[in-house]
Amino acid sequence: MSCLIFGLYANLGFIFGQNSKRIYTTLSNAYPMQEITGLELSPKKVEYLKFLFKKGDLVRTTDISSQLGVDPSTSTKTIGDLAESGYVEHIPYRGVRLTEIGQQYAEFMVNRHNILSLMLSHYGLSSEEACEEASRFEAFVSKSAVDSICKSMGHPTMSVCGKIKHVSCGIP
Amino acid sequence: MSCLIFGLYANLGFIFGQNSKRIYTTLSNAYPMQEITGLELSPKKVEYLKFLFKKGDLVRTTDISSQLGVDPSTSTKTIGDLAESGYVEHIPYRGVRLTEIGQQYAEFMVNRHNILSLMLSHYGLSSEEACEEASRFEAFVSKSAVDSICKSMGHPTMSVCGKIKHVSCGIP
DNA sequence: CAAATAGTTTGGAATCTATACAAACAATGA
DNA sequence: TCATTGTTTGTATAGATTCCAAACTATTTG
Repeated sequence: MSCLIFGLYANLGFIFGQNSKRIYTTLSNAYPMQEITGLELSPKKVEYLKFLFKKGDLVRTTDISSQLGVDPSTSTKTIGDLAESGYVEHIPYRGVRLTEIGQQYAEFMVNRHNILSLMLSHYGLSSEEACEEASRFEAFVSKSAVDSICKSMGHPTMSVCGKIKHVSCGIP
Repeated sequence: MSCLIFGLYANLGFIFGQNSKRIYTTLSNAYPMQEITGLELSPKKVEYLKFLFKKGDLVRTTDISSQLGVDPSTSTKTIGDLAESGYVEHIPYRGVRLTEIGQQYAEFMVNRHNILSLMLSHYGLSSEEACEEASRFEAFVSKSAVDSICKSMGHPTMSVCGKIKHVSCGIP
């Protein structure tokens, strides 16, 4: 049921600001993914996280800015926000990488995108349309809804725009 | 194909601001609904339009503010925006009503909501969950996607949160 | 009919998000 | 080491949404 990634979630109460209420003090306990609504980040920030996830390891702010079509100063600022929220670590003049939490969160972002795209493709949208459409609204679709959809589709492992992982289900 | 309401669309190029390119000069010609992307309004403004549509005729700004949980001054301001964009007519100290275009647009907003809710309910979400979820992201789902989904579902006339109309299909 | 009351709008201000430009700064390679 | 390239900081703008307090209008009541 609570299926997509996020087997563990920790130590980030303070990070999600107004969106979360509790503070967790350990990093290794398995918390139910209820702790994440999936609505913590703005569409733009979701884009950043998905890009970082796909790019992997240390990513230059300039790569981000050119990819997302914004000024380098803009990406630096936004990365600053994400760092403040604990999703990324920023080494000035060197690059950005996802924190452990950021990695998990980003994986959910990517899975959500893929699941929603796959869903839309079942309604006659082309892969490109489905992907584009999902990108527009995915930031506003809750984790719980995504879980329902995923389950209902039989936990697919492939979407029109990439693989889907089901970490806590044991399905790669 | 191009199915939900909006058999005609007119005279509002200037109104949709940066989102539309052309200006139409007649009000009674039938334009394909391509003219509307469905992405013209923010989620909040979509809420306003849906509420006005359901309430019908002249609605007091205070009704809106209490319904949407904002200060009366806020609803007055937002209604001002919608009036400027041509969706509503505001008679100060009296009330607000949808313009002809606003009426058509609002009907699309309601249909979109209902179609998306129905879709979600097919994935195991309860009526309430589906409705709530749809409300969160519907403003970012394009008319063309909604049309595909609607068609793919066989142009249903009933959703989990209300009737669905298919004006240009001749289905009530 | 005029005044009190209830309802509505305006003006001002704050916040949040996203953005770019220019200037300062850091890293790297010649 | 210094010039070039890449990155960050500081400043500023814009749009969306919000509320508060003050001004205003309409309606009810005496």
